[in-house]
Parts: sequence; C-alpha cells; structure tokens
Amino acid sequence: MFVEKEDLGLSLSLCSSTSTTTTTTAENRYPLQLNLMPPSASVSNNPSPFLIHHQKTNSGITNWNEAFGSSDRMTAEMYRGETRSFLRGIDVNRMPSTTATIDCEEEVGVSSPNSTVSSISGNKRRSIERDTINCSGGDGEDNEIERASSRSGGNGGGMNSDDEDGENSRKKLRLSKDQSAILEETFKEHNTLNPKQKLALAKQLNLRPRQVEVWFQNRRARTKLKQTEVDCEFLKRCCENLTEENRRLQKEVQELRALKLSPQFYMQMTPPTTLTMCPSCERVAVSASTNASAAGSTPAVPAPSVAAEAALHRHHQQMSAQQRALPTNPWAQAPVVSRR
DNA sequence: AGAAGAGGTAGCGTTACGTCA
DNA sequence: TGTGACGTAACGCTACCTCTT
Repeated sequence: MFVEKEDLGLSLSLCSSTSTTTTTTAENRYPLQLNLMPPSASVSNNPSPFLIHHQKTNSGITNWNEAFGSSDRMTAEMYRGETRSFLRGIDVNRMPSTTATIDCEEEVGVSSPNSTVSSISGNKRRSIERDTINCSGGDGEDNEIERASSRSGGNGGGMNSDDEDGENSRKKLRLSKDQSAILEETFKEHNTLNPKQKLALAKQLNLRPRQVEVWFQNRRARTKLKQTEVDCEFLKRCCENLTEENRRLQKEVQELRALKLSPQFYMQMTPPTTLTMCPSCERVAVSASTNASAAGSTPAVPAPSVAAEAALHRHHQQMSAQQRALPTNPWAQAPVVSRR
C-alpha cells in the first residue's frame, strides 16, 4: 500500500535554501534539509556535485588583480582574454631567464618519453608545452629542477635512477612535503589557477608549470571524489530516514483506518462542542467540552458538562413518560431549527 | 555578422610508478 | 624478498570557451 505524501502531510523540500559558500562536511550537512537543486549562486572550493553548476556569463573583467585572484573556472575563463593579452609578450612556457641553446630533441627524449609532436590538438599543444619547457630548461635549470624535485621527495629520493634508460617509461616524481603543503595551501585559496598563478607557483616550487597544472587537476578530481562519497553517504542517510518515516506513517495510517472502521470509534467520538436537542421539545442543551484534539494531542473523548447532562437527563425522563403516552413516528421530520 | 581555426583549460578515464603492509 | 593494495603523478582524449582571421 502506498500512501500519498499529501495524505501524510509529508513533503520533501527540493528547492535550494542554504548558502553554499563554505566547504561542506558530513557533520554539518546531515542536519540540513535535502537539497537537490542547484543554488542560485555559489562559489565553493569544494563544490558538491549537487551544488556544482556552471555559470556562463559574458560579463567582462577589466581588472588584472581580480583575475590573478580568481579561483574558479568561470572566472578563469573570463580572465583568459586578459591573461592572453597580458602574456602576449611573454611565453608562458618559457622561464624568464631562458637562454635555450641546447638541442631540444635530446631533452625531450629523456624527460618526456610520451610526448609526441605528431599528435593533434591538445596533446600536441601539451607535448609542445612540455618540449618547450624542457627546451627552455636546456640551460640545465629545469633538469636541475627536476632532479632537485625528485631528490627532495621525502621518501622518494633516488627513485629516478633510470633517467638514462627510462626513455619508454614515464617519469613519476614524488613531490616533497613542502611542495605538497604549498600546493595544498594554494588549492585551499583557489582550486584553479590562471596561467600567471601557475607560472608563479611553479617557479616558487621549482616545478614545471605542467606539473602544477597536473597536480591541480588531480587534486580537483580527488576533491570531487571525496565530495561524491560524502554526498552519497548523505543521500543514503536521507533515504534511510525517509524510509523509516514512511514506515512509521503507514503504520499510523493503518491504525487510524482500523479505528475508523470500528463502531466503538464512533461511540467514543463526540464533537468538540455538543448541542443536544430534545427531539420532542427541541430544546437544546449545550455541553461544552474540553477540546483536546484541537491542541494536536491524541483525540480524547470530550466530557460534557455535568450540569447540562443532568438537566437534560431529567428533561428526557419527563418527556419519555409523555412519549409513552403519545407514541410518535420516529421518522417524523422535525421542524428545521436554526442551530445558531 | 557569421564561420573556421587556433589556443587554452577543465573534466574524465586510464596508466604507470612509488610506497607500504 | 616477493606481492598486492593503495595513493598519486602523468597522460590521452574530449568538450567547451575565447579570440583572431
């Protein structure tokens, strides 16, 4: 048996209600109502899948400082034009002190074994970027950086001993604790980076911009995964609660229906205010009752006024005696009496 | 004004490597 | 010492956007 939610007075709010500007956790989310609709506006470092939405806007940004501080993709997109114009004279993939004089081919073969210049589109671009980076580091800076970063790995030191024979294996450099900490801090501030931020961070951490970019991509993925797990758990709890509530209300409905079918139910039922009219003389005795049901508690049998009841009882005794003398048709229509 | 191409980024899925029990 | 599980850096691909031509 299914019970309409209207019948049960149970409704599930599906509209957005709360601000979502802060990182949500399982602890502070569970008490909140289920929120399945995207909010009207939210910018979060850890957007829930329910909260994620893409604001597409064409509004222009004119301030580079705003752009530099931007965090989400939307703003990054908006600022891109500014970035490009700003960087028009700067090769993003080139270190400021570049004096690239060493043949790039060799370096590419060593540090980017998977880079294929023949690939198209984004891959090509990224390959070129990596190659450019590596080439730009041809003066030894980037190589030194790479070695340093691999050395500095807390427990990953010396794991790149295959620098020479690893042409077909991709390199995986363990980031040091300091590097990870700084990246984490930056990610807390903004989970996306514009090119200038990326460059600055890469330089600060002695990493390639591509590495910073990859780290942020992976970090976003991890955040999303974690958030998805939290949301999943949250929905599971919601489902359990609703199931339990539904079970309880169905039981209540069954009980009420059973009571409704029982004649005793009517025997005990008394209107909140009882107007008892004598069928013979049409005199009305008003018996006020304490209306417990109006207060929302379980319905109680109203207690009529004792005095009124007694008076009516006496009156009925008198009338009964008269009616015995004068039998009347029980179905005879009584004159209409205004009850008010 | 609209189309096409280039350049850039994010998201997603996957792979490969490093670490640890 | 070998091995499987796990975390994560890196890659490949696609979609989308903006800008330029």
